[in-house]
Amino acid sequence: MTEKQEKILSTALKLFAEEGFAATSTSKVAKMAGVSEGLIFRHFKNKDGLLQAILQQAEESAKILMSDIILTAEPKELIRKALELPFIIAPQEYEMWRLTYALKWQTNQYESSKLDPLKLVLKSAFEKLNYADPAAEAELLLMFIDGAATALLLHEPNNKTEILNTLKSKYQL
Amino acid sequence: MTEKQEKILSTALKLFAEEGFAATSTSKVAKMAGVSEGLIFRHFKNKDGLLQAILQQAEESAKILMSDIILTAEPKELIRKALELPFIIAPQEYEMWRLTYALKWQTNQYESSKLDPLKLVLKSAFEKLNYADPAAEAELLLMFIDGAATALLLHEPNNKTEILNTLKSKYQL
DNA sequence: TGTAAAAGTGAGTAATCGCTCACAAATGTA
DNA sequence: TACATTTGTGAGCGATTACTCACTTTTACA
Repeated sequence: MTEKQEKILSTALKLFAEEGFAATSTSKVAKMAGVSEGLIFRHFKNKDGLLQAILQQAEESAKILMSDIILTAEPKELIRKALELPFIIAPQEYEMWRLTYALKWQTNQYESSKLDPLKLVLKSAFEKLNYADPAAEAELLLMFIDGAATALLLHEPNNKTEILNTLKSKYQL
Repeated sequence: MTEKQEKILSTALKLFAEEGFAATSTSKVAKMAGVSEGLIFRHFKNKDGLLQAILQQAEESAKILMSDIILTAEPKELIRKALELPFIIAPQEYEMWRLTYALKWQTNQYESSKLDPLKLVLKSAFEKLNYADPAAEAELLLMFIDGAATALLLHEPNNKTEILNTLKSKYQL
């Protein structure tokens, strides 16, 4: 990966996340990255290729976060790790997550199946803890994780710790 | 409001929600609405004016939903109504909500203050019920409502009722 | 009915879009 | 050094963009 190539990626991520993919022109990316516009197409073929390159990096980061949870044996610890997920996202990864969250609402961009392994492992954790409806509990927890991540990405609340503790208490954690 | 004016609004809402605001051209809206492109600008001044007209309708719908909750005196009933909110959205309003949710991620579009009255009234309800941290509880519930609405708008799950019941049980409802 | 205002049209505008391509500079390898 | 490959440039392409405007049609009302 060239230095200019990385600059294109980071600049595009920033602009796509802040202003939207469709609203960001390749010429703007090039100008802001200090690079000729042609270079974008040399390296990434077209504008969508540029987006895919960014999303591929994002997916790798997501996989790392997910695998740590999935490999947890103890059910209570697994649930705790899952609901802490939105709270441990590093600020330097905010742009990446804002972009992926924004793209969810674009047609054909959202794949709910990506969360299936997490959903499965959560369900089994709730089963082990004898919850009445493990499937619904898993779905519910995923909904909350999504809502919490949204809130943290859009307007970091001042009482993060209290919110997390309140949530934990609902699962006796 | 003219018939063609309404047709422009409904068509634009559909396209903006499905493909995004920036990705939808005014010519496409006009073509699909069976209207000359110039008429859009006659009625709504510019593309952003068209969006604002749509969002104004959306805000009125939102206010109706909110006011019913806010005017509820009994704290338990208020909380119940709040967490049922995402589950009672009518399918014909999905497009409208998808658009507003998608626009949250665009710069300068999101105003968290819109939820402040709801947050306030929820906090006071949790206070009356002697919850340990009413402010955190209110924030938490709003996060869930957001997550649930997102899930329902993106991929209607098959076990809606079970999820809602599971959630209600966490608040002894 | 006469007429002014409002609604509606569609060709036309400059600007910008994503993208190509001929070419130059830098780099790796022998 | 010689040369092939990769990296990088920027002018330029046709298509599309948001928007204007001179014009016609419809509507409202005295």
